Amino acid sequence: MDTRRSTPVRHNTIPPEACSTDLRRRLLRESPFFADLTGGDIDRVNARFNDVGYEPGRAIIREGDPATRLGIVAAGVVKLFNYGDSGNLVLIDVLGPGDHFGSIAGFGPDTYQESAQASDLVCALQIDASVFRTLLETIPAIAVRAVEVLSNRLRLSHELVRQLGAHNAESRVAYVLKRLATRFGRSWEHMTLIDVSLSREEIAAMAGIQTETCSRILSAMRRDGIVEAGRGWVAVRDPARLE
Amino acid sequence: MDTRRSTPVRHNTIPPEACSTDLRRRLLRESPFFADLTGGDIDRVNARFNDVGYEPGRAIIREGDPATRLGIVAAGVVKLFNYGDSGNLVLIDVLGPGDHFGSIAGFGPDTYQESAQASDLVCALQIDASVFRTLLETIPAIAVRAVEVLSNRLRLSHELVRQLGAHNAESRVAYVLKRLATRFGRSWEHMTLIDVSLSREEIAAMAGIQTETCSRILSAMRRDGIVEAGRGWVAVRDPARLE
DNA sequence: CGCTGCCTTGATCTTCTTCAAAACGTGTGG
DNA sequence: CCACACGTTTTGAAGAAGATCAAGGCAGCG
Repeated sequence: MDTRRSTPVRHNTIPPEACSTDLRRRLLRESPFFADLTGGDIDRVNARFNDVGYEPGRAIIREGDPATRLGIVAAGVVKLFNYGDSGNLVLIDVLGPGDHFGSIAGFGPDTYQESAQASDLVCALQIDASVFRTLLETIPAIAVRAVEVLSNRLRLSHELVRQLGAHNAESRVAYVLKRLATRFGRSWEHMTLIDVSLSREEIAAMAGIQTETCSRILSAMRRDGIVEAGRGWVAVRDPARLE
Repeated sequence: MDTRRSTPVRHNTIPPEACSTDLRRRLLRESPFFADLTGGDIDRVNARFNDVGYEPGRAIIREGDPATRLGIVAAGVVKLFNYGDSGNLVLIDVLGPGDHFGSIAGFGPDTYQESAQASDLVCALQIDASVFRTLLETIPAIAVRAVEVLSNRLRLSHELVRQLGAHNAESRVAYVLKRLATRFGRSWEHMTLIDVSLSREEIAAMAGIQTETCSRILSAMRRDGIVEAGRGWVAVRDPARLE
């Protein structure tokens, strides 16, 4: 019964071929930041962005680099992370299409506080932070949307803080899985497959625990029929029992 | 040498008598949200706010209540908290003048995710979330400022996540103290007194640890001359050695 | 002056980390 | 296509860190 899947079933999202041409326009219009804009404004904004493709594993921004750009994920998955005092990985967040990273508007510290790495093949739209700030100031609709995006992100972050405070490795892993399933879930064989390649180490780094502990917990959940998991992937079988 | 102060030296901030009249105008102008506004706009904004005073211990918003208002701390200290699965306290943040709480703009979930309680005598300016949203949309400068405020808060929240992930009770307490000292520090007897009344339980709840563990750690820090502490208060003597 | 609640300290126990080794998947090159 | 080698995952056992239980001390207050 415990047929551990031998192959991580998960489509390595491949943006057809980067995100060039006017596909960008559509992406921008769908991005939370610019959803309210009229056609003309979209064009104005579009002109200010450039798109960059990254192969899996490539660093997009690096902790400590001067914080000069704002990026928006157009396609693929980006991991936001850094390293704790003792060199241990901390995975702060996993980003999908529409999510932003980097410096919002030239506010705050002048260097990035975290690194961003492409997990998939990623296409990211990027803009100079000061240029974005000018856009904010000249097109009010963008600023209003930015407020919405940020307050949502802040709420999620508070939720994460709350959960990390409720110490207990198992419930933290459960929370991480629930969150990932909501954000990146794809229906697959009567389960919700988390459609992102995540190692045990990375899941552990999101829950603030150790790799081995994470592995043990996932094994137990698999035994109990709550999840299905293999090398680099997890699927949620019984969301209700994730507490 | 270990003369543990018998009286928590800390001035219980008392707003002269609430925050009425046009003192409000000044407060609004100093608040991060409205710093850029012209006189006329300040008046427009001012008219939409009302001020409410709270005695120490009073609940300002309660987790689960319909999220209809945005509040800004004008004077005093507000604690943002809720309770984990097992009924344990989680102190998400401590707010001072200029900080906001509640619903930013009618976005997000329709109930508050956390409770807010007055620690001091508090004066809070409050506005209906939908009214605030209208202000955002009609006065672009507010939206731009809101973006700045939110991105700062988000950055701080990410920093907290990072710190909670870097597991080790002592360094987490150190981080909490450093953060509080920066935000609420007042120079006192060659030390930095954290000018907020915080019990051991509350400090523990910010670091995600247990009350007793927190007490032990603070005792050790006191032994090492890093901090001075008493009932309900902590002062940092040697910030450098807080790692 | 004694009550109440916060803080401290000790002892024990649970949980998670750490160290170690084996099993398994995956991609590689023959 | 198969076998090998590498990195990930799993599992075990020992150890440490922190939680929990319990009791005593101290401050503030009626």
